[in-house]
Amino acid sequence: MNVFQLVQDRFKQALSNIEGAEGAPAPLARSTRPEFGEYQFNGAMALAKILKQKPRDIAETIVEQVNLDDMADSLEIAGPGFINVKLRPEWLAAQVETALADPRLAIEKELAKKVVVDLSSPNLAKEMHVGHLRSTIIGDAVARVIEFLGHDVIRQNHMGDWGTQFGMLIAHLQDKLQASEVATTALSDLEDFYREAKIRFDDEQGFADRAREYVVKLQGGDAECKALWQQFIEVSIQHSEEVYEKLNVKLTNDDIMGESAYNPMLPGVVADLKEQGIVVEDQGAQVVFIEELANKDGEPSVFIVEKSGGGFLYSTTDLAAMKYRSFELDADRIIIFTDARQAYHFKQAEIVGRKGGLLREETTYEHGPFGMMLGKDGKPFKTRTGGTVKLADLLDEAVERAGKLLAERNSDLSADEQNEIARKVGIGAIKYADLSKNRTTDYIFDWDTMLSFEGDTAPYLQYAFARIQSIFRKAGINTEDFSANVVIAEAQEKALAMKLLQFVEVMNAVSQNLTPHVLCTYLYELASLFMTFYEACPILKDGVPEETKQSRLALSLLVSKTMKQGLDLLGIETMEKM
RNA sequence: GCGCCCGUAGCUCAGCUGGAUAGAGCAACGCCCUUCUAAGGCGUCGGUCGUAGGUUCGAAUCCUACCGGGUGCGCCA
Repeated sequence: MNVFQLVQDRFKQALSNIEGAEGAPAPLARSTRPEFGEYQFNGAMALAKILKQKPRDIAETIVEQVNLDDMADSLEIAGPGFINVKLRPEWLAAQVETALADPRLAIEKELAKKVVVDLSSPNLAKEMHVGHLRSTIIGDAVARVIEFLGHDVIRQNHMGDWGTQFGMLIAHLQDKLQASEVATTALSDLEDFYREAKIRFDDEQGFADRAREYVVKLQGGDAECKALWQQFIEVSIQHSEEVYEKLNVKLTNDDIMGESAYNPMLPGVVADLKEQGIVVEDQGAQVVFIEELANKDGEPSVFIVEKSGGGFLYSTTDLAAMKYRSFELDADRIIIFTDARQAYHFKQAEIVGRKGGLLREETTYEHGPFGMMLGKDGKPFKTRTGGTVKLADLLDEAVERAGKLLAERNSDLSADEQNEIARKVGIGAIKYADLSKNRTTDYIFDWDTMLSFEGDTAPYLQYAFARIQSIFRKAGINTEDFSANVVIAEAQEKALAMKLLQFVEVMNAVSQNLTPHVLCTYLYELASLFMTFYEACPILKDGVPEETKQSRLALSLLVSKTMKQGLDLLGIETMEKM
């Protein structure tokens, strides 16, 4: 049940019955204040000009025509011609009952589309660092939401497992192995390993040449190089998987489709473009001139697809990935989460891909950009010594900090339980802090804010959830199959019910606009409304009539289920006690 | 130089396709625990929505210019 959609459809229907207003836009909005009801229709003012009537007169005509008798009280016209819709408490109560009885919370599945989500995509030459956090968790959350809405989501971890730096790395690895070290030991710290290799590359005579030679051999399919590369990749992937595990992100080996996988397709992609006649040779390289992105002087944008020496670039790989996803995976949507700096590149890629026939017309190509993670000082987030922060270390620190904060509070929970809670709170905090900000610009990473346990944070949401669970324990109800007659009498109950029914609207927004922060805001508002309700409307206290108690338990249960579902879609875990 | 993103309360951020007195959280201050987890609730304080024009019945939102910050612009990814 999508209330917004339902009300809007009724207004559309009404407009179609009004002479001259057929097909006019039906701007419905959520009301900003309770006295204006739950929704407001703002179409009358715009129609005034077209129909040459006073907006309030038009509003009256619309009110006469619109049929909302089953769900709303009489409509009010206010101000210049706003039409306020006040939903009837009994109708809301019935919707709450319906949602509570449905495992999907009365959210219908949409017509299934194939949606490719490109997320995380770490560079395997190094260990995952903070720069990979946003793509990983934003992508994971969006993928989960789209999946929940009924779509067929294909996750693609476009790992950077190919490129010139691997020559240097496998050369170094070969030496290590010959010194009878085991690969996993040698690669236990990828950052150190990379640094060592880089130093040799820069300083050691002959090493750089050997590294370059290895790149050529590797790309040429040399078995020995390939075997070394394979070992390196496997260990590095293992590191990534540990991070995904800690992060509670739904990414597995099956989702990996690294750059190397596209290697065999690259010549074909360039050939495709040549066939379409959009590639030209310029300064020895194969390039596409993009007139659509020309500057003021008419100079077209340049997109190189093959180097002058004959090698391919990341642009070529991205085009190959595009073709594979659109044609092989049959994607209706391709969604790519990378940092904002690559926005121009993907814009170029889409134009080239469409002209070059690498993207089916029906396939959308969407880039979900985001900014960098900055420290409290507004500069790129680094360790105290100025190094890159490893993601694994960051996550460990989050859990550790959460544990300390939890230990400061007296608790009757066992050590094991406390550790488990610290893990969920720490990881949840770090994810929520990031997910709750949409900015395509950079964002400030601040331990104190995200772990403060107060305000708009994961711990607050987890606390709200745990608090509701304790009510159910106390009431001794079975949350699996509880149902009750819902009666909405108080303002706090109505506000809460309305918020509950807007869950689907929020998920649609997340799916369409790739904005998980909308879901975060929603869950925070839901939790806040619950707390307000909880203070104002007693549930288990003495003197509460049985019907009221049952009704409020039902309301609380739907809040609990909605929060659990919402947090799960964000990849944030909940707990029964806190 | 050109392109893209951004500029909202002291700080961190919302504000959907233009709509009624611009919202949260933190910080500050004041209340509320013999009563369902006070990791909570209620309230107060706090904003020329970068600046100047324009479009509109109506602009934080759309258009133009400028100022300020970030980022990208041919063989790295």
